[in-house]
Amino acid sequence: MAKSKIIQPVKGTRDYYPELMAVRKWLYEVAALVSSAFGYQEYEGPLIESLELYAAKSGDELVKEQSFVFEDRGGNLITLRPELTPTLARMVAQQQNQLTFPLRWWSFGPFWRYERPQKGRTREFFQWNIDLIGSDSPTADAELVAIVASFFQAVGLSPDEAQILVNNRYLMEGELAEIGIQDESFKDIFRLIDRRDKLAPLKWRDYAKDLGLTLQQIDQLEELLRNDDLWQKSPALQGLFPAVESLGVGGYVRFAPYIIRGLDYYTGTVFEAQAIKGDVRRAILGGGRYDNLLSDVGGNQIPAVGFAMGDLVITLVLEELDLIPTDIKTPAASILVTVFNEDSLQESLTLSKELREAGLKVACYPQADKLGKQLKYADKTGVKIALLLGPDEIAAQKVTLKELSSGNQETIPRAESANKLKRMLDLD
RNA sequence: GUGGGCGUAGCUCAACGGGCAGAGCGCCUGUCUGUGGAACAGGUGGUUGAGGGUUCAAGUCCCUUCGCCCACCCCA
Repeated sequence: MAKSKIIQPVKGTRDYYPELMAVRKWLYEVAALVSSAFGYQEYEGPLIESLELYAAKSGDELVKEQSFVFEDRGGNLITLRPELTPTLARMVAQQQNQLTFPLRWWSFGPFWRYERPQKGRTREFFQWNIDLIGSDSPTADAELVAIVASFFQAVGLSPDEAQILVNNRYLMEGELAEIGIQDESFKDIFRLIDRRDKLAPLKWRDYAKDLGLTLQQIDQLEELLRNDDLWQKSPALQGLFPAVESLGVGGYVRFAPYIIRGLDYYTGTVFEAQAIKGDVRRAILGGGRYDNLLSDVGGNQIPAVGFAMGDLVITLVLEELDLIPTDIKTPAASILVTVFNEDSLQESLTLSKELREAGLKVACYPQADKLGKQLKYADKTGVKIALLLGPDEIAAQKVTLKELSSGNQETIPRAESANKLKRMLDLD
């Protein structure tokens, strides 16, 4: 180990060995399935963007400190994308007169954030993004919430294992105004609300005092955050909850006045999904309405709603609940053609080719090792059927099929082997 | 950015208050020259993350450094 000079991977990255790649691919496939079931189209943007795109809205200190930024040869500041929404806003704004709204788009790709790695957080990660652009209806919000719920159903998360918590920023702004908080303080107070779960109650009150709230206001604020019926004062939420019920996923969804989300660009309804079983405390995903972002990047004002789900936290949650299927591992070839000796090597290659042409997944052992070693290899790599092609078989235009699981084998005419193999594999 | 834990064979980990670096699994070979899983026998395998220091003697103690993990901070 010490003598070898293996270059270390970049901090915070992960190597996707086949086992891990299988999980990522599975998440992608479930996301794709759910997205397309709701009529969404897949798209992708560049992995690098100019820094300005994010400086516009995401909160600039964070962008500068937590993004990978580098200078290109022309002196421009380039950013490895830390999120997709600004890219989406740009792409839509660029073609706003040609696109037919509402748009339903989804994407699944890599993102980078320069953070200190820890459990459930790496510097390079994958994220599912899905957005509905061009509708300001609460029904659109409900649709995104229902998509989250459908995803949970698809991966086997029940309503008592994961919940979608919904709130509305306009509602909260109105309530804050009623207890005498000024508009310019909303941002600070939202941050305060966002930290309610993260600080001890007394510390939280201290923090509130530091922001200039009176004791009475703090009490009123705490009262607000406990009020489960508050949503009835929000037209957007009054529209959302019945729609969610009609979409059949009401069990997953709950009003939560303390859900605010950190992003500056959210406007009305916001939501977040959390695991309620197990030890994972971090949000699984977050989303909401961002009606001003398209105009912020220079387009028309187009209402939009969407969410993003990283691959890390959801994987932790699913692992903890033992919900990751075991049969997703990328299968090795289902068939291995063995090589009897140097003289028969070419014949084995030709047989592999014939079977591939018939649509089978076939690997050919690359050299004439001892047959036992080749079968051992077949066994360890998950091959289902090994093919033996020795002098006897070649002379008789036959081939021996050995099923690894049972050890049974039979010798049949080579011309019939492809069909026979297909039948054997279909039975699995 | 702050605090804590940990780096020993390909993998998982041992090795008392310093005293010849070990085990299991894996891998290779043989028992078994046309047949995998099992068993048995043998074998390969390490500058103990790196660099320096203390000591007759360092995996062990001290300093530096890199990396991983956990928590804090932050979270688009």
